Amino acid sequence: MGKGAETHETILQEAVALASVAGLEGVTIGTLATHTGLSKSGLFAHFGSKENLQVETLRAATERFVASVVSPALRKPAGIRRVRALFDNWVKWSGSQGRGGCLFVASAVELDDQEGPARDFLVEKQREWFDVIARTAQRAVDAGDFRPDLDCEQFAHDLYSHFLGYHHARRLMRDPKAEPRARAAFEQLLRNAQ
Amino acid sequence: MGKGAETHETILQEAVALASVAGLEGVTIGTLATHTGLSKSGLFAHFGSKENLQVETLRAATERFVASVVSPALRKPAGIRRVRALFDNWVKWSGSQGRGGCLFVASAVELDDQEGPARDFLVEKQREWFDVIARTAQRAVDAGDFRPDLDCEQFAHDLYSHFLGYHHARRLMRDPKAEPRARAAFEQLLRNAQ
DNA sequence: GCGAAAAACGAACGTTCGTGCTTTTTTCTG
DNA sequence: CAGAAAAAAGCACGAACGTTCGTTTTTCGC
Repeated sequence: MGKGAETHETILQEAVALASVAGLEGVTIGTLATHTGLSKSGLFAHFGSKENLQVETLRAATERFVASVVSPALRKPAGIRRVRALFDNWVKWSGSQGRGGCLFVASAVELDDQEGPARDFLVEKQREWFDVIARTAQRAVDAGDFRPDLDCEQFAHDLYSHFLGYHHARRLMRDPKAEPRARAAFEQLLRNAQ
Repeated sequence: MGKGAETHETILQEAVALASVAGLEGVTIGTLATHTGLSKSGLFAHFGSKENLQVETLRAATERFVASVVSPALRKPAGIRRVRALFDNWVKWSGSQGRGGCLFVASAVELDDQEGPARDFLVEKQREWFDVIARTAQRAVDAGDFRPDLDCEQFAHDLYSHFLGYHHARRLMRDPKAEPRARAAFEQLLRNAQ
Protein backbone atom coordinates (compact mmCIF):
# COMPACT_ATOMS: atom_id res chain seq x y z
CA MET A 1 0.00 0.00 0.00
CA GLY A 2 1.46 3.34 -1.10
CA LYS A 3 1.70 6.34 1.13
CA GLY A 4 -1.42 7.89 -0.34
CA ALA A 5 -3.66 4.89 0.28
CA GLU A 6 -2.28 4.60 3.78
CA THR A 7 -3.17 8.18 4.65
CA HIS A 8 -6.53 7.66 3.01
CA GLU A 9 -7.21 4.76 5.37
CA THR A 10 -6.05 6.73 8.41
CA ILE A 11 -8.35 9.61 7.54
CA LEU A 12 -11.35 7.33 7.14
CA GLN A 13 -10.61 5.62 10.44
CA GLU A 14 -10.64 8.97 12.17
CA ALA A 15 -13.71 10.04 10.21
CA VAL A 16 -15.68 7.02 11.36
CA ALA A 17 -14.71 7.63 14.98
CA LEU A 18 -15.59 11.29 14.74
CA ALA A 19 -18.88 10.65 12.96
CA SER A 20 -19.96 8.20 15.65
CA VAL A 21 -19.87 11.05 18.11
CA ALA A 22 -20.77 14.14 16.10
CA GLY A 23 -22.73 12.63 13.23
CA LEU A 24 -21.87 12.67 9.55
CA GLU A 25 -22.48 16.38 9.17
CA GLY A 26 -20.33 16.99 12.23
CA VAL A 27 -17.29 15.60 10.45
CA THR A 28 -15.96 18.81 9.05
CA ILE A 29 -12.97 19.03 6.74
CA GLY A 30 -11.26 21.35 9.21
CA THR A 31 -11.67 19.27 12.34
CA LEU A 32 -10.83 16.09 10.48
CA ALA A 33 -7.64 17.76 9.20
CA THR A 34 -6.69 18.79 12.73
CA HIS A 35 -7.28 15.33 14.13
CA THR A 36 -5.16 13.70 11.46
CA GLY A 37 -2.41 16.31 11.45
CA LEU A 38 -3.05 17.20 7.83
CA SER A 39 -3.81 20.51 6.21
CA LYS A 40 -7.36 21.18 5.09
CA SER A 41 -6.42 21.25 1.44
CA GLY A 42 -4.19 18.20 1.71
CA LEU A 43 -6.99 16.21 3.24
CA PHE A 44 -9.58 17.56 0.87
CA ALA A 45 -7.59 16.38 -2.14
CA HIS A 46 -8.14 12.80 -1.02
CA PHE A 47 -11.89 13.02 -1.52
CA GLY A 48 -12.68 15.83 -3.92
CA SER A 49 -15.87 16.78 -2.13
CA LYS A 50 -17.50 16.64 1.24
CA GLU A 51 -20.27 14.51 -0.19
CA ASN A 52 -17.78 11.92 -1.37
CA LEU A 53 -16.05 11.96 2.01
CA GLN A 54 -19.37 11.15 3.63
CA VAL A 55 -20.01 8.22 1.33
CA GLU A 56 -16.50 6.90 1.90
CA THR A 57 -16.94 7.27 5.64
CA LEU A 58 -20.11 5.20 5.48
CA ARG A 59 -18.39 2.65 3.32
CA ALA A 60 -15.50 2.34 5.77
CA ALA A 61 -17.91 1.99 8.68
CA THR A 62 -19.84 -0.68 6.80
CA GLU A 63 -16.68 -2.70 6.24
CA ARG A 64 -15.92 -2.65 9.93
CA PHE A 65 -19.49 -3.55 10.82
CA VAL A 66 -19.52 -6.52 8.48
CA ALA A 67 -16.16 -7.69 9.76
CA SER A 68 -17.05 -7.59 13.45
CA VAL A 69 -20.79 -8.30 13.45
CA VAL A 70 -22.03 -10.03 10.32
CA SER A 71 -19.17 -12.29 9.29
CA PRO A 72 -18.54 -13.81 12.74
CA ALA A 73 -22.25 -14.55 13.10
CA LEU A 74 -22.46 -16.20 9.68
CA ARG A 75 -19.75 -18.61 10.77
CA LYS A 76 -22.07 -19.99 13.45
CA PRO A 77 -24.25 -22.96 12.55
CA ALA A 78 -27.48 -21.96 10.86
CA GLY A 79 -30.51 -21.81 13.12
CA ILE A 80 -31.38 -20.08 16.33
CA ARG A 81 -27.73 -19.94 17.37
CA ARG A 82 -26.89 -17.83 14.38
CA VAL A 83 -29.82 -15.55 15.09
CA ARG A 84 -28.57 -15.14 18.62
CA ALA A 85 -25.08 -14.39 17.38
CA LEU A 86 -26.36 -11.66 15.08
CA PHE A 87 -28.14 -9.80 17.83
CA ASP A 88 -25.46 -10.45 20.39
CA ASN A 89 -22.64 -9.25 18.16
CA TRP A 90 -24.69 -6.22 17.19
CA VAL A 91 -25.33 -5.15 20.76
CA LYS A 92 -21.76 -5.81 21.83
CA TRP A 93 -20.35 -3.93 18.86
CA SER A 94 -22.61 -0.99 19.56
CA GLY A 95 -21.43 -0.88 23.15
CA SER A 96 -17.78 -1.02 22.16
CA GLN A 97 -17.90 2.03 19.90
CA GLY A 98 -16.05 4.25 22.34
CA ARG A 99 -17.79 7.45 23.26
CA GLY A 100 -19.97 7.44 20.18
CA GLY A 101 -23.04 5.48 19.22
CA CYS A 102 -23.92 3.47 16.16
CA LEU A 103 -22.99 5.56 13.13
CA PHE A 104 -25.74 3.99 11.07
CA VAL A 105 -28.44 4.97 13.52
CA ALA A 106 -27.09 8.50 13.61
CA SER A 107 -26.82 8.68 9.83
CA ALA A 108 -30.28 7.20 9.38
CA VAL A 109 -31.84 10.11 11.21
CA GLU A 110 -29.53 12.66 9.64
CA LEU A 111 -30.05 11.50 6.09
CA ASP A 112 -33.68 10.47 6.08
CA ASP A 113 -34.65 13.74 4.43
CA GLN A 114 -31.39 14.51 2.64
CA GLU A 115 -31.52 13.23 -0.90
CA GLY A 116 -28.14 12.31 -2.36
CA PRO A 117 -25.51 9.59 -2.74
CA ALA A 118 -24.85 9.30 0.98
CA ARG A 119 -28.49 8.53 1.65
CA ASP A 120 -28.64 6.12 -1.27
CA PHE A 121 -25.62 4.24 -0.02
CA LEU A 122 -26.94 4.02 3.53
CA VAL A 123 -30.36 2.78 2.43
CA GLU A 124 -28.79 0.14 0.23
CA LYS A 125 -26.60 -1.18 3.01
CA GLN A 126 -29.42 -1.09 5.54
CA ARG A 127 -31.56 -3.04 3.12
CA GLU A 128 -28.82 -5.64 2.79
CA TRP A 129 -28.47 -5.91 6.53
CA PHE A 130 -32.22 -6.29 6.92
CA ASP A 131 -32.18 -9.08 4.34
CA VAL A 132 -29.35 -10.86 6.15
CA ILE A 133 -31.47 -10.90 9.30
CA ALA A 134 -34.57 -12.10 7.48
CA ARG A 135 -32.68 -14.86 5.68
CA THR A 136 -31.02 -15.93 8.89
CA ALA A 137 -34.45 -16.25 10.44
CA GLN A 138 -35.59 -18.29 7.45
CA ARG A 139 -32.67 -20.65 7.95
CA ALA A 140 -33.78 -21.06 11.55
CA VAL A 141 -37.24 -21.96 10.27
CA ASP A 142 -35.70 -24.50 7.90
CA ALA A 143 -33.70 -25.94 10.77
CA GLY A 144 -36.86 -26.39 12.79
CA ASP A 145 -35.82 -23.88 15.46
CA PHE A 146 -38.60 -21.48 14.49
CA ARG A 147 -42.18 -22.34 13.62
CA PRO A 148 -42.86 -22.87 9.90
CA ASP A 149 -45.38 -20.06 9.50
CA LEU A 150 -43.09 -17.39 10.93
CA ASP A 151 -43.10 -14.09 9.03
CA CYS A 152 -39.35 -13.67 8.66
CA GLU A 153 -39.50 -10.09 7.45
CA GLN A 154 -41.63 -9.16 10.43
CA PHE A 155 -39.06 -10.93 12.58
CA ALA A 156 -36.27 -8.87 11.05
CA HIS A 157 -38.25 -5.70 11.54
CA ASP A 158 -38.85 -6.54 15.21
CA LEU A 159 -35.23 -7.42 15.81
CA TYR A 160 -34.25 -4.10 14.30
CA SER A 161 -36.73 -2.28 16.53
CA HIS A 162 -35.27 -3.86 19.62
CA PHE A 163 -31.82 -2.71 18.65
CA LEU A 164 -33.07 0.81 18.12
CA GLY A 165 -34.77 0.74 21.50
CA TYR A 166 -31.54 -0.42 23.07
CA HIS A 167 -29.57 2.30 21.35
CA HIS A 168 -32.00 4.99 22.46
CA ALA A 169 -32.07 3.83 26.07
CA ARG A 170 -28.33 3.56 26.29
CA ARG A 171 -27.22 6.61 24.37
CA LEU A 172 -29.76 9.28 25.15
CA MET A 173 -31.25 8.08 28.42
CA ARG A 174 -28.03 6.51 29.68
CA ASP A 175 -30.19 3.88 31.29
CA PRO A 176 -28.04 1.16 32.88
CA LYS A 177 -30.94 -1.23 32.29
CA ALA A 178 -30.75 -0.64 28.53
CA GLU A 179 -28.91 -3.85 27.75
CA PRO A 180 -30.89 -6.20 30.04
CA ARG A 181 -34.11 -4.71 28.67
CA ALA A 182 -32.98 -5.27 25.12
CA ARG A 183 -31.95 -8.83 25.89
CA ALA A 184 -35.27 -9.55 27.60
CA ALA A 185 -37.13 -8.18 24.60
CA PHE A 186 -35.01 -10.30 22.29
CA GLU A 187 -35.68 -13.45 24.29
CA GLN A 188 -39.39 -12.76 24.09
CA LEU A 189 -39.05 -12.29 20.34
CA LEU A 190 -37.39 -15.71 20.11
CA ARG A 191 -40.11 -17.30 22.22
CA ASN A 192 -42.79 -15.87 19.97
CA ALA A 193 -41.00 -17.28 16.96
CA GLN A 194 -40.82 -20.81 18.27
CA MET B 1 -51.17 38.43 23.68
CA GLY B 2 -48.95 41.35 22.66
CA LYS B 3 -47.23 41.62 19.32
CA GLY B 4 -43.97 40.34 20.73
CA ALA B 5 -45.39 37.14 22.16
CA GLU B 6 -47.30 36.57 18.95
CA THR B 7 -44.17 36.77 16.83
CA HIS B 8 -42.42 34.58 19.35
CA GLU B 9 -45.08 31.92 18.84
CA THR B 10 -44.91 32.19 15.06
CA ILE B 11 -41.16 31.77 15.09
CA LEU B 12 -41.35 28.67 17.26
CA GLN B 13 -44.03 27.16 15.06
CA GLU B 14 -41.76 27.57 12.05
CA ALA B 15 -38.77 26.35 14.07
CA VAL B 16 -40.54 23.11 14.98
CA ALA B 17 -41.55 22.50 11.36
CA LEU B 18 -38.05 23.21 10.15
CA ALA B 19 -36.39 21.10 12.83
CA SER B 20 -38.57 18.13 11.95
CA VAL B 21 -36.97 18.12 8.55
CA ALA B 22 -33.44 19.40 9.08
CA GLY B 23 -32.86 18.54 12.74
CA LEU B 24 -32.28 20.92 15.61
CA GLU B 25 -28.85 21.96 14.40
CA GLY B 26 -30.29 22.55 10.96
CA VAL B 27 -32.50 25.31 12.30
CA THR B 28 -30.19 28.19 11.66
CA ILE B 29 -30.91 31.76 12.69
CA GLY B 30 -30.58 32.90 9.11
CA THR B 31 -32.93 30.39 7.49
CA LEU B 32 -35.43 30.78 10.30
CA ALA B 33 -35.36 34.56 9.78
CA THR B 34 -35.97 34.12 6.07
CA HIS B 35 -38.87 31.74 6.62
CA THR B 36 -40.55 34.11 9.07
CA GLY B 37 -39.80 37.30 7.16
CA LEU B 38 -37.75 38.77 10.00
CA SER B 39 -34.21 40.05 10.07
CA LYS B 40 -31.56 37.88 11.65
CA SER B 41 -30.96 40.29 14.50
CA GLY B 42 -34.66 40.91 15.04
CA LEU B 43 -35.31 37.22 15.38
CA PHE B 44 -32.21 36.65 17.46
CA ALA B 45 -33.37 39.21 20.03
CA HIS B 46 -36.31 36.95 20.86
CA PHE B 47 -34.10 34.20 22.20
CA GLY B 48 -30.75 35.65 23.18
CA SER B 49 -28.82 32.59 22.05
CA LYS B 50 -29.03 29.70 19.68
CA GLU B 51 -28.95 27.31 22.61
CA ASN B 52 -32.01 28.92 24.12
CA LEU B 53 -33.78 28.83 20.78
CA GLN B 54 -33.18 25.09 20.65
CA VAL B 55 -34.61 24.57 24.12
CA GLU B 56 -37.64 26.68 23.30
CA THR B 57 -38.14 24.78 20.07
CA LEU B 58 -38.13 21.51 21.99
CA ARG B 59 -40.53 22.98 24.53
CA ALA B 60 -42.92 24.10 21.81
CA ALA B 61 -42.76 20.70 20.15
CA THR B 62 -43.43 19.03 23.49
CA GLU B 63 -46.53 21.12 24.02
CA ARG B 64 -47.91 20.07 20.66
CA PHE B 65 -47.04 16.44 21.29
CA VAL B 66 -48.81 16.41 24.64
CA ALA B 67 -51.84 18.15 23.17
CA SER B 68 -52.30 15.78 20.24
CA VAL B 69 -50.96 12.48 21.57
CA VAL B 70 -50.86 12.27 25.35
CA SER B 71 -53.90 14.25 26.48
CA PRO B 72 -56.40 12.65 24.10
CA ALA B 73 -55.19 9.21 25.13
CA LEU B 74 -55.49 9.99 28.82
CA ARG B 75 -59.14 10.85 28.26
CA LYS B 76 -59.81 7.25 27.26
CA PRO B 77 -60.87 4.82 29.99
CA ALA B 78 -57.92 3.32 31.84
CA GLY B 79 -56.86 -0.13 30.69
CA ILE B 80 -55.89 -1.68 27.41
CA ARG B 81 -57.94 0.86 25.46
CA ARG B 82 -55.83 3.68 26.81
CA VAL B 83 -52.66 1.78 25.97
CA ARG B 84 -53.94 1.33 22.44
CA ALA B 85 -54.80 5.01 22.20
CA LEU B 86 -51.27 5.99 23.25
CA PHE B 87 -49.60 3.96 20.56
CA ASP B 88 -52.21 4.75 17.95
CA ASN B 89 -52.06 8.49 18.52
CA TRP B 90 -48.28 8.35 18.53
CA VAL B 91 -48.06 6.59 15.19
CA LYS B 92 -50.72 8.76 13.60
CA TRP B 93 -49.10 11.95 14.89
CA SER B 94 -45.72 10.86 13.57
CA GLY B 95 -47.23 10.23 10.16
CA SER B 96 -48.95 13.60 10.07
CA GLN B 97 -45.78 15.63 10.63
CA GLY B 98 -45.62 16.84 7.04
CA ARG B 99 -42.35 16.13 5.27
CA GLY B 100 -40.41 15.78 8.48
CA GLY B 101 -40.17 13.01 11.02
CA CYS B 102 -40.51 12.95 14.77
CA LEU B 103 -38.46 15.83 16.13
CA PHE B 104 -37.76 13.96 19.33
CA VAL B 105 -36.25 11.00 17.56
CA ALA B 106 -34.10 13.33 15.49
CA SER B 107 -33.05 15.33 18.54
CA ALA B 108 -32.36 12.18 20.54
CA VAL B 109 -29.69 11.12 18.08
CA GLU B 110 -28.37 14.64 17.63
CA LEU B 111 -28.07 15.42 21.31
CA ASP B 112 -27.03 12.08 22.77
CA ASP B 113 -23.44 13.23 22.94
CA GLN B 114 -24.00 16.99 23.23
CA GLU B 115 -24.00 18.02 26.85
CA GLY B 116 -26.09 21.09 27.59
CA PRO B 117 -29.55 22.44 28.45
CA ALA B 118 -31.13 21.18 25.22
CA ARG B 119 -30.07 17.64 25.98
CA ASP B 120 -31.16 17.98 29.60
CA PHE B 121 -34.58 19.19 28.58
CA LEU B 122 -35.06 16.43 26.04
CA VAL B 123 -34.00 13.70 28.47
CA GLU B 124 -36.36 15.03 31.10
CA LYS B 125 -39.33 15.05 28.75
CA GLN B 126 -38.50 11.65 27.35
CA ARG B 127 -38.33 10.31 30.86
CA GLU B 128 -41.76 11.76 31.61
CA TRP B 129 -43.18 10.25 28.43
CA PHE B 130 -41.66 6.89 29.31
CA ASP B 131 -43.25 7.10 32.75
CA VAL B 132 -46.64 7.93 31.26
CA ILE B 133 -46.45 4.76 29.18
CA ALA B 134 -45.34 2.63 32.11
CA ARG B 135 -48.06 4.01 34.39
CA THR B 136 -50.68 3.49 31.71
CA ALA B 137 -49.59 -0.12 31.48
CA GLN B 138 -49.84 -0.41 35.26
CA ARG B 139 -53.41 0.90 35.12
CA ALA B 140 -54.17 -1.80 32.58
CA VAL B 141 -52.78 -4.36 35.00
CA ASP B 142 -54.97 -2.93 37.74
CA ALA B 143 -57.96 -3.13 35.43
CA GLY B 144 -57.27 -6.79 34.78
CA ASP B 145 -56.48 -6.27 31.11
CA PHE B 146 -52.83 -7.23 31.58
CA ARG B 147 -51.45 -10.04 33.71
CA PRO B 148 -50.53 -9.09 37.28
CA ASP B 149 -46.84 -9.93 37.03
CA LEU B 150 -46.22 -7.77 33.95
CA ASP B 151 -43.01 -5.74 34.05
CA CYS B 152 -44.48 -2.37 33.15
CA GLU B 153 -41.16 -0.66 32.57
CA GLN B 154 -40.14 -3.40 30.21
CA PHE B 155 -43.48 -2.94 28.50
CA ALA B 156 -42.83 0.77 28.10
CA HIS B 157 -39.35 0.06 26.76
CA ASP B 158 -40.72 -2.39 24.21
CA LEU B 159 -43.47 -0.03 23.12
CA TYR B 160 -40.85 2.63 22.61
CA SER B 161 -38.71 0.27 20.58
CA HIS B 162 -41.59 -0.52 18.28
CA PHE B 163 -42.17 3.14 17.64
CA LEU B 164 -38.50 3.63 16.82
CA GLY B 165 -38.62 0.68 14.46
CA TYR B 166 -41.64 2.17 12.77
CA HIS B 167 -39.95 5.54 12.45
CA HIS B 168 -36.84 4.02 10.95
CA ALA B 169 -38.74 1.90 8.43
CA ARG B 170 -40.94 4.76 7.35
CA ARG B 171 -38.49 7.63 7.28
CA LEU B 172 -35.22 6.16 6.09
CA MET B 173 -36.33 3.02 4.28
CA ARG B 174 -39.62 4.52 3.03
CA ASP B 175 -41.08 1.08 3.47
CA PRO B 176 -44.83 1.13 2.78
CA LYS B 177 -45.14 -1.82 5.17
CA ALA B 178 -43.73 0.24 8.03
CA GLU B 179 -47.07 0.95 9.66
CA PRO B 180 -48.60 -2.54 9.33
CA ARG B 181 -45.36 -4.01 10.68
CA ALA B 182 -45.42 -1.68 13.64
CA ARG B 183 -49.05 -2.47 14.34
CA ALA B 184 -48.41 -6.20 14.12
CA ALA B 185 -45.52 -5.85 16.54
CA PHE B 186 -47.70 -3.84 18.89
CA GLU B 187 -50.47 -6.44 18.83
CA GLN B 188 -47.95 -9.12 19.68
CA LEU B 189 -46.71 -6.96 22.54
CA LEU B 190 -50.27 -6.72 23.85
CA ARG B 191 -50.76 -10.47 23.54
CA ASN B 192 -47.60 -11.12 25.53
CA ALA B 193 -48.86 -8.80 28.25
CA GLN B 194 -52.18 -10.52 28.69
C1' DG C 1 20.48 9.20 -6.88
C1' DC C 2 17.61 11.47 -10.56
C1' DG C 3 13.52 12.83 -12.23
C1' DA C 4 8.71 12.23 -12.71
C1' DA C 5 4.59 11.68 -10.26
C1' DA C 6 2.08 11.84 -6.19
C1' DA C 7 1.05 13.99 -1.88
C1' DA C 8 0.69 17.69 1.12
C1' DC C 9 0.79 22.59 2.02
C1' DG C 10 -0.45 27.69 2.42
C1' DA C 11 -3.24 31.19 1.22
C1' DA C 12 -7.30 32.87 -0.40
C1' DC C 13 -12.22 32.85 -2.18
C1' DG C 14 -17.21 33.66 -1.19
C1' DT C 15 -20.74 32.14 2.22
C1' DT C 16 -22.83 31.34 6.27
C1' DC C 17 -22.62 30.82 11.06
C1' DG C 18 -23.88 32.99 15.90
C1' DT C 19 -23.66 37.18 18.17
C1' DG C 20 -22.88 42.20 19.39
C1' DC C 21 -24.04 46.98 18.86
C1' DT C 22 -26.88 51.25 17.48
C1' DT C 23 -30.73 53.13 15.26
C1' DT C 24 -35.32 53.12 13.49
C1' DT C 25 -39.94 51.65 13.62
C1' DT C 26 -43.90 49.87 15.81
C1' DT C 27 -46.81 48.96 19.72
C1' DC C 28 -48.83 49.93 23.99
C1' DT C 29 -50.14 53.01 27.97
C1' DG C 30 -51.66 57.00 30.38
C1' DC D 1 -52.43 61.80 21.03
C1' DA D 2 -47.86 62.03 23.23
C1' DG D 3 -44.34 59.70 25.09
C1' DA D 4 -42.41 55.54 27.00
C1' DA D 5 -41.40 50.89 26.07
C1' DA D 6 -40.99 47.14 23.13
C1' DA D 7 -39.84 45.16 18.74
C1' DA D 8 -37.47 44.95 14.65
C1' DA D 9 -33.90 46.39 11.49
C1' DG D 10 -29.24 47.52 9.95
C1' DC D 11 -24.63 46.82 10.09
C1' DA D 12 -20.54 44.75 11.45
C1' DC D 13 -17.51 41.32 13.75
C1' DG D 14 -14.64 37.05 13.92
C1' DA D 15 -14.79 32.36 13.03
C1' DA D 16 -15.69 28.28 10.39
C1' DC D 17 -17.56 26.29 6.34
C1' DG D 18 -16.39 23.78 1.58
C1' DT D 19 -13.59 24.58 -2.22
C1' DT D 20 -9.89 26.24 -5.61
C1' DC D 21 -5.26 27.18 -7.04
C1' DG D 22 -0.38 27.44 -7.33
C1' DT D 23 3.62 25.93 -4.91
C1' DT D 24 6.50 23.00 -2.21
C1' DT D 25 7.69 18.67 -0.33
C1' DT D 26 7.80 13.77 -0.35
C1' DT D 27 7.57 9.31 -2.38
C1' DC D 28 8.76 5.90 -5.71
C1' DG D 29 10.34 3.57 -10.13
C1' DC D 30 14.32 3.37 -12.96
